[in-house]
Amino acid sequence: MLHFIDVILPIPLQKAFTYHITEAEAEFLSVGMRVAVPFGKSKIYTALVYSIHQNPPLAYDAKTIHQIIDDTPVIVASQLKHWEWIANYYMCSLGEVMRAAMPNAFMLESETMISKNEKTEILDSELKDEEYLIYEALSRQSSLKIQDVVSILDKKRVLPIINGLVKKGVVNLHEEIYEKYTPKLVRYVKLHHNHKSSEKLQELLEVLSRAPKQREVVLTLFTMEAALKKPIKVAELAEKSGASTSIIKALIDKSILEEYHLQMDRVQFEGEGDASAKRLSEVQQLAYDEVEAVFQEKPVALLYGVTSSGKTEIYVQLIQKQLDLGKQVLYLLPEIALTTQLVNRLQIYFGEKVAVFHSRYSGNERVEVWQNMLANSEKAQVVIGARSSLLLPFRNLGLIIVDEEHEQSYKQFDPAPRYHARDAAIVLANIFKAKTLLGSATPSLESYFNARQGKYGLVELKTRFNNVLMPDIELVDLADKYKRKRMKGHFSDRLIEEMTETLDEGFQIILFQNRRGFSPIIECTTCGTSPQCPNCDVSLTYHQYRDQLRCHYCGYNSAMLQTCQACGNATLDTKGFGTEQIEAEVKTLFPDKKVARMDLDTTRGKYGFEKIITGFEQREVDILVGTQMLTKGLDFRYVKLVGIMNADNLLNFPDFRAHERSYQLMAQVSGRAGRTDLRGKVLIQTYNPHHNILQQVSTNAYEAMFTEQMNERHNFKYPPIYRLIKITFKHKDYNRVNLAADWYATSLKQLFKTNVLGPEFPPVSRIRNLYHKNIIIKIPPQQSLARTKEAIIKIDNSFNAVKDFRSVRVVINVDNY
DNA sequence: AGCACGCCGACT
DNA sequence: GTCGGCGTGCTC
Ligand SMILES: [Zn+2]
Ligand SMILES: [Zn+2]
Repeated sequence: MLHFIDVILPIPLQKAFTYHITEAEAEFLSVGMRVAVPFGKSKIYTALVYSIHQNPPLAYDAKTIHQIIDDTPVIVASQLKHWEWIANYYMCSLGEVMRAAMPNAFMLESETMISKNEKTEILDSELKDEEYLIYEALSRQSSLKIQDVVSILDKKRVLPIINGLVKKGVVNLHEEIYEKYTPKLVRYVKLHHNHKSSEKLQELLEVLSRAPKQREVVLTLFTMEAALKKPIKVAELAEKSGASTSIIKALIDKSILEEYHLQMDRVQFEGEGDASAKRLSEVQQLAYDEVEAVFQEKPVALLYGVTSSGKTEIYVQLIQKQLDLGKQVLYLLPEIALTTQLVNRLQIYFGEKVAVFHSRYSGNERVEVWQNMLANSEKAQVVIGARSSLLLPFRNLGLIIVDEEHEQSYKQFDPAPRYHARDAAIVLANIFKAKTLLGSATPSLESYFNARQGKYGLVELKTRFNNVLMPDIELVDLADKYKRKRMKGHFSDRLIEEMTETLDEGFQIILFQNRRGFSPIIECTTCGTSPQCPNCDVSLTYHQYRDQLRCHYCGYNSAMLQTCQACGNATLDTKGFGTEQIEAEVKTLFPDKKVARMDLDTTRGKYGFEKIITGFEQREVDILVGTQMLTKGLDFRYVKLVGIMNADNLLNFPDFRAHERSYQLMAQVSGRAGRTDLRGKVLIQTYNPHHNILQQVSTNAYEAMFTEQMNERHNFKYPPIYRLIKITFKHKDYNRVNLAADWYATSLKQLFKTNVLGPEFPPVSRIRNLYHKNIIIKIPPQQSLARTKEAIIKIDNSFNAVKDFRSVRVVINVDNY
């Protein structure tokens, strides 16, 4: 009997790949283990066993696997089921989901290594110059990578030369697989066993009386050992005793101290966790009870709680309840909201049980979380994570909390899988028969709609915690202010008045400037041209901090130009105003106040964002100027004033969700203002003070906004009434994109008629030298989504059968909002 | 997606 | 001639 396995490879191909295995291997292997398999000409990839069977492939001979990597599976069945749902629903390959899910360190890849063939005797004269260079390099170094040869020879096509050497028997090639995950060893110290008894210790201290620093270290270690009764890290000792590591090293060298290593989890938290979580207020308790009641009947609850209503405390109680039941909880947050402050806060409650998972984590840290989860370790009972933590190996999930449920960053755009974490979370919870709690101060229309339809339970929390007052929101008519010359730069007199007052009272200010459309571009005042990106169809934006012009789409940058490239005049001027300009204006208006800016430029570093937030919380900054990132801060208790510099760009953004988003954004930003004894103030500058959304924001009329927007969605066939699938075509040849997109659209229209929109060029029609064109498919409520996708796949297959179209990249994005 | 292979323009 | 760019096709 022949044995085979089908494996998942981390590539965007729908096909299953079948490999031959021996009977013994078949016995040993189980689904979810990793195997190293040869793939393509020579490469070895890590694959995941998907199924084990005895059906030989008919059209080809299956290769044999290279080796088995695990002795137990690294994924679990429920997880695979969830991955399959994602691959199926979002129309991508299982391999792509796997690639997004697995830590890189799990996915070993081979590298071709060149080594000397010791068996053959080589005469230098037999070798050509380049061959000799390689040969000579190998006498200094036991093996070379292909890339090494490229740099040694300083040319790109090295394969023919290497192959020549292999033929001559000078070198051998082999594939090297390396384990990327190396357990980290931590240095510990203890008193050398010679000095363990107290008499010996006394002696030792006498001896060291003339080396006070060293004596201090020994004493500190002694007290630490006595007090903590656990291994002492070198780092801890150094810190406690105030001694440098060189002093400790000296002691180790003298055999007074003994050093040893223990393998440690990189990810670990101190502290026990405080079982007695804070008591809920009456209102919170009520909401908590309601959530529990909803969960009796429905799998999903939407907790609609205004900003600062204390949702987190309710979450904590819900998490505690699951832990008491012995179940895991996943707490999902937008990446940017996953700050150390929040993690610390949860650790206070749940201590070691908290595991954190996000993209800023290194590969090794991810592996540790993964392995803890596989083992269903105590350390992974509460998982706090961003989008990708949904793909982890949960064992016994009881509850998923999706905080800030309305956040668009829950939707992944590039690369595939283009999944929406909120929706995928609900599916994951269902697999475990667990519950999902969606939380937001400004629910997305689709979630609120689902709640209204009775699909989700709705729990409302309408008062702010400790009765913090809702801020007073004032709309400032920019047209009027300009007309009456009441503007200083981009600041209206009202804004300046309020700012002055707030600063005089010693409170803080947040100024919000939407990034979209406000990046400053350069324009020639003589001829009107503005420098364009050579690779994309956009104007370059000016970045003051490096005096550079940059492209937001491809990262192209050049030094700031002094003269216009078109007419040669030195009449280049910046147009539009970004956060940098606002910051500069604030500095002129309030020269003695401290201003900070938070945008993509200033939050670049690993903890850039947190640094700014912390600085602001500690009141080192009076005025913070920023983009939408600002909606994610935690507790800004000294903020009294929030200014929205220009609401119109938000509202006019060409997207069917622009109005909903504007409402959410402004409501969230406004939520930063005010505290217990102080009513916050929000000023919104706009040319359209009568715009419905602005009226709704200023009166907190979420319901009215919902009703009105839902009407629009009905009328214009948009989600949540209709569903959307966007198909994007990319190619560097303009005509080919047109032809391909037209062909595709024609095929689609035969089936879906007028529910196919486009093809149309997006606002930025060329990115990284590729032309883009979009088709939108609107799917009516009664039309089967699965059937629609099947039809698309069919069309896609025939599309790919056309030779001229094959080179056109097709990106299918399900629920592209 | 990678990655080979092969065709063709462009330099030493 | 040789080098490297890019288009095409395949991966069990
Ligand atoms: Zn000009
Ligand atoms: Zn660009």
